[in-house]
Amino acid sequence: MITTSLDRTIIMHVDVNSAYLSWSAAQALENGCKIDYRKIAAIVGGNPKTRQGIVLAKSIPAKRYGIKTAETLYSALKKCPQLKIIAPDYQLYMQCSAALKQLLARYSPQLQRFSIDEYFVDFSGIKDCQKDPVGFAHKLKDDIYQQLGFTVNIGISSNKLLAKIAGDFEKPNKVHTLFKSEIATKLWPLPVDKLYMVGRHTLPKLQALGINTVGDLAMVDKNFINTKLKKFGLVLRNLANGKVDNLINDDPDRPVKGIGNSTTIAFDITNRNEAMMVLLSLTEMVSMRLRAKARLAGTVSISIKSADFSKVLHQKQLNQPTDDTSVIYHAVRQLFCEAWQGQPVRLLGVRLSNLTDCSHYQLSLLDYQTSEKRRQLNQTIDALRRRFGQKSIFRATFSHSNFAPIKGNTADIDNFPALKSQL
DNA sequence: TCTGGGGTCCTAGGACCC
DNA sequence: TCTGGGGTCCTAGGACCC
Repeated sequence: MITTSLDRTIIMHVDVNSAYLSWSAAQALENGCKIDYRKIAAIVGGNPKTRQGIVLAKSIPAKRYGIKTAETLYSALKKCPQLKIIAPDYQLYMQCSAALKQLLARYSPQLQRFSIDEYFVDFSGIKDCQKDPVGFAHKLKDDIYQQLGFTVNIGISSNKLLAKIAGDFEKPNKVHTLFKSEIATKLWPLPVDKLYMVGRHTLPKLQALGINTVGDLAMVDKNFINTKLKKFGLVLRNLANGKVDNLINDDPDRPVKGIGNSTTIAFDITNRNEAMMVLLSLTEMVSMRLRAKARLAGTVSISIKSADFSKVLHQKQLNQPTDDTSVIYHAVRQLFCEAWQGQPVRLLGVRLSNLTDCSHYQLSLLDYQTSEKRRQLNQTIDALRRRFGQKSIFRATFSHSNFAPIKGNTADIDNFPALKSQL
């Protein structure tokens, strides 16, 4: 992000309020639904029958019942029996995210996607914004609502971290600032777990050290926190003082480090063949995503979550980076056989990392012909699936099974065009 | 806990090299 | 070998984010 020395740096963090719920609600209105799900006790959540039953997003009325993100639907329903439950629609969310990006890009080209529902935008070069950042943010916020039908919070500061914390203050549909000069009054009085990176494991550790507010953390002796929490302690202390760490990367175009998919299975898998079916369907998805990004994977890992929730990871380096489904699946099979002790399996995952660019593909002379044929086969399959849908072509082994031939979602909004119509 | 799924980064220990 | 130390790579696990 570039600014001239005359301007002050102005970063805004734009965060969609209860994103999944807002987006599903706006879509429902568009489709003629008479109820705005944002105005009743409603959540977006998975299906308990397939053991994916947790709260992904909640409306403000649902929040008043004490319903929290990531809690089970069972527990949410106990708090509010009339709760409206909406199934997630990831494709819609990708499209909404892309639509927001398009709108923001009209205001400033300097933007960075931080998650599906959050963007950082650098407005330092924009004169109107220099004069009155808060007024500018209000206009932007209202424009998003007018154009796209959902509300956002906007946090304003001179760096991303502070802008993000500001955006989190009071919701929904609000603009907040947190400039350096406001740290002592606005940030330090907050409970320490309001700070970015202080999660449920770190909170009790900090409390045990007598650190309860962000201010306590900001003032704590450097050496003391270093002894107790090592490097992470120093990072947190910096955050509490509003100093940017490399937690929020400065390069918006940074390539992804890994591509992975995992799935919780509707029942516990106890047999190797069934595990292999799931692993193959995940491998299909991750390899397709890898090829879509024109990358090769050097490392393959699998994860197994057992019925008792214990987790095992196992990984291996490939002899040669690849994007071939069959080569990846071969490694996945081997990893599973080495790692699985026969315990009932709840979740399986496949992940590719150590990614390199496709352009310096080292061709092996020995199996050039077979690998070239496989490359063409993979490309043909990808093209068919793009054109006719993911299930248009699949391996025969799935044809009489109850397992989906391809499993997992893509996390890549670039694969989804922004919605053409208004939401 | 009747506990998802996509990511990132850090740490610690072991292998191996000089 | 009852063996030192520094560097790098690999692996497993754990924390955090949304």
